[in-house]
Amino acid sequence: MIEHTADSADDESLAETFWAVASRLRRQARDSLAPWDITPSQSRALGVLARHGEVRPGTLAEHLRIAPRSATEVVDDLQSRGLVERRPDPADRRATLVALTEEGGRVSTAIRAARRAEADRFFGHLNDADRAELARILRTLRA
Amino acid sequence: MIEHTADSADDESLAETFWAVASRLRRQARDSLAPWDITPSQSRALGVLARHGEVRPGTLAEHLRIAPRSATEVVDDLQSRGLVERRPDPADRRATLVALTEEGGRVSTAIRAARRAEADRFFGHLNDADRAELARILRTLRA
DNA sequence: CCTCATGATGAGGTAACCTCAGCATTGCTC
DNA sequence: GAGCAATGCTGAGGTTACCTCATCATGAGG
Repeated sequence: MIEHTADSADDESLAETFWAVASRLRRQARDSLAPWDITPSQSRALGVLARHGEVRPGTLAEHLRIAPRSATEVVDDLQSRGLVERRPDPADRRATLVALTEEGGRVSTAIRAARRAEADRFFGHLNDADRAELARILRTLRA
Repeated sequence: MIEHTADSADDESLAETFWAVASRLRRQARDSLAPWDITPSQSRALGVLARHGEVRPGTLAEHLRIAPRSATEVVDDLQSRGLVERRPDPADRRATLVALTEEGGRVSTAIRAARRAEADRFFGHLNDADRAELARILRTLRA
């Protein structure tokens, strides 16, 4: 038998506000990816490859938090676009290594820059102090 | 040829932190819905019905920001669970009105309470000042 | 070597969306 | 008040991004 306090109501609308912002940010991210006709998931995969170099599909799956089988599909898509290539893992003949092609590297870099510009535009409406506050508070919530 | 400033890098990680928080919040929301075996979309539909009373599928679609045809499906699912019912719109014989059943009302209320508790738990880690700051900054970003 | 574990992938499934076509009804225009 | 475009819903079927399970090759330990 808990009475709902005003605080609770505030929290609820806080969550709503949060999701409204998230939705705006997601839309902007999608738009900024549009020029390359790349899905968010593919873009994240490119990011992992850019940061880690060649990895096995299974490892990629872990980073993307999807099932290994699903990573195969993401790699298929990227490969058919010529952005990644598969090569045999010299250390284990069961395994495959996925690596960015030259084109994939270029696209990945371009997307990274677009992302940054997008974030600049989005969070740029805040002054430095607010941006720092937001970062601090969000880091608290992430834990 | 633009040099990336430290500010830009901060913005990028700000977006990342934001998404990390979003993902935690989403997971928590999903878990808090689990006892009712209700999808997020269905839960939002119940919310609309609780707030607006009986509405047409098309109106429901607008509130949920999905295609009218997709609202039909959400209503189908909720109806098969006995949470909503369809009745003819007395004002227009083409139209249908969707309304919560008694059971649907109970579930909707329970979900609302669970949501609130979830938000309490989630944002409760912040002190009052930080919560107010976060709300203020997010409202800025929502515009 | 024999067995069990591991890596990738084929086959097939699901959830939540979508578009397009079709049907009944409405309401505007003349 | 007849014609006809617009509106409201839904059947049929497609898409996307995931999933599980089965299969096959290879690896590693007893």
